[in-house]
Amino acid sequence: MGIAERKEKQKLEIRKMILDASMKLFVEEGFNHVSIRKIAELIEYSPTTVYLYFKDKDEIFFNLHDIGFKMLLEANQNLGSIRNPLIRLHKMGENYLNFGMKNPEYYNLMFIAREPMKTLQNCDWENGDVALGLLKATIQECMDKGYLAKNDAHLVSLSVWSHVHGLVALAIRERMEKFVPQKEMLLRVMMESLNWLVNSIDISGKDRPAKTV
Amino acid sequence: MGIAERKEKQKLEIRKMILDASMKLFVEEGFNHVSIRKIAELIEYSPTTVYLYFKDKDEIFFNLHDIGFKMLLEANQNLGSIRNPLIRLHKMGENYLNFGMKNPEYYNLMFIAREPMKTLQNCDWENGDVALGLLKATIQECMDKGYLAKNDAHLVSLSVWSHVHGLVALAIRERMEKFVPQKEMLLRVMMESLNWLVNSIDISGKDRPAKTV
DNA sequence: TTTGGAATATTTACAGTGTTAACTAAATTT
DNA sequence: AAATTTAGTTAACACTGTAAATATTCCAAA
Repeated sequence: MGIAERKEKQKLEIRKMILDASMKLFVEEGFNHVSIRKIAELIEYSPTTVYLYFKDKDEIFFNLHDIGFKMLLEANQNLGSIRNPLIRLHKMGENYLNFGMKNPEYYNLMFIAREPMKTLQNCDWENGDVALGLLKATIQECMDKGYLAKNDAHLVSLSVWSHVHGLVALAIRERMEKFVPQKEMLLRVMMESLNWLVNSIDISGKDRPAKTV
Repeated sequence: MGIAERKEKQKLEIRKMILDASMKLFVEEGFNHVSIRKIAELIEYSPTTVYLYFKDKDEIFFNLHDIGFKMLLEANQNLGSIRNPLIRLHKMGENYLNFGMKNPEYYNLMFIAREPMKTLQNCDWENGDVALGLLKATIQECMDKGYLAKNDAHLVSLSVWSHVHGLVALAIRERMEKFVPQKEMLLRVMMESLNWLVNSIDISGKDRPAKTV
């Protein structure tokens, strides 16, 4: 069945063309300026052809958001060598902040925009799970080894995630300008905030564990 | 010049009509479904009349976002009686989480959407400042009275804010569904996360202060 | 009271959006 | 060679924000 295979390949190729074009538009011009017509122009097809490969615009965004997650996971490849789980947690946070500030449009799609979630509905958010699973495992390890006060790892993961997400979300939506007027300082301040959090929850250097909540 | 006064009043009245109509639309149908034409229809004027009272759509959103801040400040009226600054901080966080979950569309406008910030540009974000000033003052008081480790109050404010913002932002953009499947549990889990944070940073019950960062 | 000009509002229009239905041309199967 | 499936296009619908030109209303001075 060489011919059916080739067709399949061609189909995937056009799908990829569409995603590449969308990505180019949305990284260069931002989320709001990506339109089906512009995508079509870039790939030199008619606008309606796009609908032969994707159900609607949201489905395109969903696929891009997925690519974003792969990028984030890749950025976390530098964690394997870190033995101390608290330092690893810290580094994970740094990776997260770096990723968000370097790829605000991807970050938007992954964690802020409503659009990709419509396509997702009750299905998987698979890559989201992987990323957050990694966080949870690290935090569990921190608790097991006495770096963090024993607590519900689920809750603490959510908390740490919320913290770094809050930093990135406020920063890229320009809500920190009053707090941090100079843009070139932003990332540094965010790193300091992460630092503050990790130091606040670290109980390894203290005489007695923090009271359990 | 009673007549000029009356004119001024009429002008403000129509402005208010526009804002009321926008608010109605955007609370009932959500941010994305507010259009100039629908606003115009509601107030029974032609679409372009709106532009005589507001520069553009963003300016309308800016005004609504401002109303949101007033609501949030009002929700914080219950803080005055709380003497203990750490408990006050905790309550502020609870108010914040409650506000966000009860008024997701306002919250969006105040802290997530890009639109109102365009109108703002380098100007004030006055009400934003007031709200955050309140947070900073409380945190400073916590440090002065030994509830929190002495540190840059600015940084800690930003951190606490980021934490609660992260919770609300993830929740209303449906990124917590994997972590907290049941919607009716959401607010409770968020409250627990806040609780975890406050307990983690509280040093008042410990023998020695946490190491300074 | 009439007239002129300012303020207010509307009509029309432009350039764009996502998406659907109807149609055509090419490729594949029968 | 004829029939059928597939791939792609054109035209159209129902929207969007907004600007320019036009019409209407209102008020003050002549």
